[in-house]
Amino acid sequence: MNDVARLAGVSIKTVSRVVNDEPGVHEQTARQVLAAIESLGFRRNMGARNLRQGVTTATVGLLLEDVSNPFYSGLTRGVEEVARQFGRRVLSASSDEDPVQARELALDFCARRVDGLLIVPAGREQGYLAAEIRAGTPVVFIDRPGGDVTADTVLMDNVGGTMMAVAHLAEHGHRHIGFLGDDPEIFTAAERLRGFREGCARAGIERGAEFAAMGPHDEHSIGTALRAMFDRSVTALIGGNNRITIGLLRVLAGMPERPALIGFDDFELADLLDPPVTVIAHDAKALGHAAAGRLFARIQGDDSPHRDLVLPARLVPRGSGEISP
Amino acid sequence: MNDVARLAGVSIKTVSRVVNDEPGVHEQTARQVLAAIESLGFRRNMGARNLRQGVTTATVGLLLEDVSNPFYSGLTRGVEEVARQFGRRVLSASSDEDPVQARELALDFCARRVDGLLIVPAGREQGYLAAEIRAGTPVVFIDRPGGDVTADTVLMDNVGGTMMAVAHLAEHGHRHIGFLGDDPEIFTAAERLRGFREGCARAGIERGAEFAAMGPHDEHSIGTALRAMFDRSVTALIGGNNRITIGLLRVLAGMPERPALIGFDDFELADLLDPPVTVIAHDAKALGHAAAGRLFARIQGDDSPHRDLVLPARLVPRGSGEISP
DNA sequence: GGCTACGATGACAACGTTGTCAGGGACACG
DNA sequence: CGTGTCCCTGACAACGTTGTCATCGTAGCC
Repeated sequence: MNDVARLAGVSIKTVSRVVNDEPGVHEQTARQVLAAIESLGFRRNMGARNLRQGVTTATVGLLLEDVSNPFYSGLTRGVEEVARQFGRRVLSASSDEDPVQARELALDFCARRVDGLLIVPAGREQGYLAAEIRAGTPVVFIDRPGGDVTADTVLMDNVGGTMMAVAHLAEHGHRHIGFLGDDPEIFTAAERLRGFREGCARAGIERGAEFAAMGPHDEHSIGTALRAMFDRSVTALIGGNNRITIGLLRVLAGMPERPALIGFDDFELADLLDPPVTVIAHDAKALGHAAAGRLFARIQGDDSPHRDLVLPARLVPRGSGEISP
Repeated sequence: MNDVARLAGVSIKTVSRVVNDEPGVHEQTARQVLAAIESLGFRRNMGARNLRQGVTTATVGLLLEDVSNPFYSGLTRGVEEVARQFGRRVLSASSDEDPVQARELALDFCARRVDGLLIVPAGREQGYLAAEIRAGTPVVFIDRPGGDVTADTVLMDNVGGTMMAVAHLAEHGHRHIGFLGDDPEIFTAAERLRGFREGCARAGIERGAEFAAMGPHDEHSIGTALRAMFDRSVTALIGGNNRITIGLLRVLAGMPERPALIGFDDFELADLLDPPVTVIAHDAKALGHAAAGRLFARIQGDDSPHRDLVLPARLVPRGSGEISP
């Protein structure tokens, strides 16, 4: 800015005025300044500006499990869209479900003075965020609650969705149902398991006829779980998330059994498989929209009590869930 | 920092020393400072630090077309991994293939003083970047060259990949092949079209027996194109990218014809469809790794001449491409 | 002519941090 | 006791901006 001022023969403050479109600059002067800016390729240093103005970095932090998972990349897209409307950029990072990394990344975001934080919590304890929240950084938890920290939360109806899946299978005559879920340390996995049990209870399925194999899962563990389930005459399966459902499909392709199947999380091409895969769907992008909406409301000063939003899940029957035993 | 200093009864500089693990602070003093930091929840302001030190924001900008496209989210993941190794965060944004937005976002990244820029160019002209590059911001173009701006570029072998696809189909007896590509304004689409034509020429397919329908495409335009192609006895198709291939599959599901099919870009579940989809595969994450690797080399001072890297594509035969006419 | 009003511009401080350098106390040595 | 050395600490400036306030010149008015 100094250089620009010197070249244009004005003071640095006048350059600042031009850059900020402030009124009260002679048109001729402004032209000179603009010419100098152009020829020097000057670009205002946002860091310094933020420092001086003291408020916003026009950035929000998004911490999730893995960007390359379609569920999270859809979510990211949703967040990005809202952020752009509010003139913010999105700083994103993947925690890989590791609480230590998550903590480190979140604190790094805070040190960069993001305007707000969107977090898919990894692990049960988010205590380190309490100080940040007290300090005024708005936080919204996505997909899972913050555990020991209270803040706005946007969830999906994990329990209801899984219950729907069980009810649907029961309606089609299944009395022996298997559930393959993720590590129950993960909130959504635990909730879906709860929904599974509750659903079985409501459908009058005996305690001995519901089978749950919780993860983490790879194709090998899925294969093992499946064989055990088939041995106990399971005729229908529920995949606890998109990764597991796809793993299931891959393993099933190499086995003779053709059980009914419902997956939690919709995924691309589910409708083109044979049979098309019935899923419990929810909208990742909408989740991003909702969470970012909440965050920007907070950023703009909304200080109403914390709100928990639960987005509905819906059953999309496509064929695989309508197979009778 | 002031508050911490006051509470600990030391000067602000000593706090700075403690925060930066500088040597020469009495252990007792350091403990007091740490206690004060803890009790006040102090977190160093990175913006101010960067301003003072004048160098790095520990951030790189990643500008792509759409994060929610699996190709780009895989790429993002690759970039993120390398960035983390180098202690950087990733600021990402989607341009939606709109040159105006791309320009705006890229300049915004520059104003934030990112350490480097990874760009999937939208549109043919990247001239606005020239000034930034001169000013010392390293730029790496991904997936498409920068057009009027020269900088490191990491591409995939679009021409070679498409030629491979054509050759593969020709080997299986096809003499009438259709290519559904994206808008030829997009570099990759134009290159793949070129590969298609070149491949046909080499396979001895007559000029009148190759059909190209360039996009942008939706299911409707794909349907129209397909009917026209079938009318001219096309027996094999190439999908120009993951979106188009999936659109093709969806449209074909509602038609009686079962042509051979090869898709450019691998996609999840391609192996589980019926028939499994043969694709030209390349590794989006590897693309991200390579590009980020280049960028960090530049950031760390590598000033060798610009390099163009072309990552290989490979044909993954799965069934759909091995159907004979 | 002397006054105010106003438009254009600049000097200076401040944002939160760190690099430089100087100060002060303790200790050893001559 | 004076001097030099080492360790610890603090005062101050600077990074690139912008907000506040002062200054200057000119025009308009009585």
